[in-house]
Amino acid sequence: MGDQHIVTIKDISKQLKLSISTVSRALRGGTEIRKETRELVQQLAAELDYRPNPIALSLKEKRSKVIGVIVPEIANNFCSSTIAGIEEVAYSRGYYVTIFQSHESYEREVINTQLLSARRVDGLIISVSNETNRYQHLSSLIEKEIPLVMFDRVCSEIQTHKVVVNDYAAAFNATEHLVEQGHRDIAHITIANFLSITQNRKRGYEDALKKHGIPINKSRIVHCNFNTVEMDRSIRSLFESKNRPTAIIASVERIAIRCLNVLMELKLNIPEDVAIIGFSDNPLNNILKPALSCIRQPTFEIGKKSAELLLELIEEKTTEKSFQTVELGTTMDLMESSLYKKQ
Amino acid sequence: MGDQHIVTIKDISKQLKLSISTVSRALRGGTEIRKETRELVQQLAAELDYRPNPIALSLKEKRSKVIGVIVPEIANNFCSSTIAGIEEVAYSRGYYVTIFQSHESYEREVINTQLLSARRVDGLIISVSNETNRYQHLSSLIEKEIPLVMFDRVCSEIQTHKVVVNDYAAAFNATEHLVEQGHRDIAHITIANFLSITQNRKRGYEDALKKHGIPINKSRIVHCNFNTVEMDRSIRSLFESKNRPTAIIASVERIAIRCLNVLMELKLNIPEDVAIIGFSDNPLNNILKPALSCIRQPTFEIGKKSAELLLELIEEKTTEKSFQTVELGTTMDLMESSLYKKQ
DNA sequence: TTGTAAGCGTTATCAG
DNA sequence: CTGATAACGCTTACAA
Repeated sequence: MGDQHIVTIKDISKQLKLSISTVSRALRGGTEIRKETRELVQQLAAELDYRPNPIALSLKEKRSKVIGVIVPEIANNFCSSTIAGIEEVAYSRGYYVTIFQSHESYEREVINTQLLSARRVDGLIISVSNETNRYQHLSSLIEKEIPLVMFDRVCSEIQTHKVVVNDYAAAFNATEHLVEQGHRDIAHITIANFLSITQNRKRGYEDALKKHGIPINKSRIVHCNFNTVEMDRSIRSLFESKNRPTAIIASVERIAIRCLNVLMELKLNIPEDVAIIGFSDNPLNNILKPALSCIRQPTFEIGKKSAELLLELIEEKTTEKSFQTVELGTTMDLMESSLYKKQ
Repeated sequence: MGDQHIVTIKDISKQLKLSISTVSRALRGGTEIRKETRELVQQLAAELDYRPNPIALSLKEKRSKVIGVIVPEIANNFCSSTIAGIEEVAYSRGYYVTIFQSHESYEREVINTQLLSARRVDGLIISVSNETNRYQHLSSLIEKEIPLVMFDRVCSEIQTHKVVVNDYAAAFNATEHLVEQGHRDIAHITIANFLSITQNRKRGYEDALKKHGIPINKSRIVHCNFNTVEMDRSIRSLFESKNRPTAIIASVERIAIRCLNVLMELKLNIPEDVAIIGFSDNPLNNILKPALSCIRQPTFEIGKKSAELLLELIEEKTTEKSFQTVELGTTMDLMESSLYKKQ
């Protein structure tokens, strides 16, 4: 009752006047122990609520049962949902998850990888900061034989498992869907062009138009920055004239919401005048009205898949390494009311 | 170069033909070592990129430098922002954060606490599941001398530091603000009455009205469930008649957003016809228009404060325990356009 | 079937 | 100033 002291194998061995190793075997070992002894030990262990000290085990077995996760920001729907997926898999396999944030700083990311390897994590799952363009901190982990899985923000410089979203297909499908609804003049409002997600989504948009023989109108592709006021201005200028698009593919959540608002200010009806499909990580956007059709990133799945691949690397030391890049598909939450059929 | 092997003190001692203990002292110890020896050791250590093995340290010092966090769901703005705050403080003080989710299950929460104590975490920060109404799993941690801090969802049964939000004051201030804008008929739309946040917020709302001599009209206090359709119906019935409130205090984010939408459907202008202030954890709600004035939970601060209190418990074994309950204030993101002044 | 001893990496105590 | 040695909790040859 209220032991103050955490029970160890030693305590058990003393009480039972057995050697430490016998107790250990009784608890863990296979056959080489008398049944009665085993039962005796196990009973007392249960009584005393004995739990093996994982730290001692780690020291001995040179593994920690901890996997590290480095993300830019935890407080971000995409990241936190991904972590939920990681946690799910890790938990079910007896691993623990330790979180680090890079705060979009390369430097901090490097420090984090060092801390992690010092901590002897069994593996690392990372989505790199947007500053990161060198990867020596990651290759040095691999040299130390710490397995690595990259997700979302990946790079070609590192050979390892990668989990990404098929942004191209997402934009392609969304665009095609609008085309099938009868839309011919679809705008694509997006962010800085140098980002790979921007490029992939744009290609998807363009290829869908091409497939359906719709010419690409460069003036319908708008790149904005993240400042709300300027974003609004860009969107507004596209929709002020009579000759305006009838639909939008919004490349990021914030743009999608600004579109909703600007269009309402312009007294345009959604979706009768303009239909919108936007990439969005925010579950709440489903309950917006005028309705926003959302392209959902499979965040939870990304986490799960990343964790599964990592545990494979950690536990199956067997196969010669053949790394894969898994592309996960998005889903569309189509709000009927946001996708008015043209004609 | 690509060492394959993680350097230990032993490696250094061999290379330098010194004893292990000398090396240890050189690295850590104070004066009792020759300057040259120390420098020699430290130089080689740096060269080899030696990092003390934290697992060995933990085993020796019976502490892990890990703090556990149990939350209902990571993928939830409130929780993830809080964790960000915890991580911030922990990181700066050399601690690591390991995350567990209870998924709102009492059983899983209990298992998590057991795992944590088996893991020898140095402390725990927890927001209990909504199923939890017994607290033996927490008191048993305290018995094992694992310090504990509770946040947001706390209980009176456990004696420890607690960090909560002053929901009462938040609702009071928001309501008073509306009154000062000239509103006399303010609705309070909220959720199930048995929840403590519901009660606190309602009291705040009511007391603000009382203070200003406005009678409380029970029919203006609406409890809804979480089903969107029913929520809409409740809201709608409140605003359909001519004799409708001129303002709303929305007790949770989802309600606030549904209010926006229902009011728009009813062709009511926001804020000219109805002003809205809603509790909201979602930063994106700031960019909604019609504008939503938001009551922001100090999530990041909650995390930071919790971590600070926990580290105090962990590190300052000095003072006789005197536990405090810290009440943090909310902030209001007042959107001018959502708070039309009456008359 | 059981016990002894070494080892995982580190620090602390105690001799030299 | 430096080097053995024990100890942290546990597993696992190897001996008995």
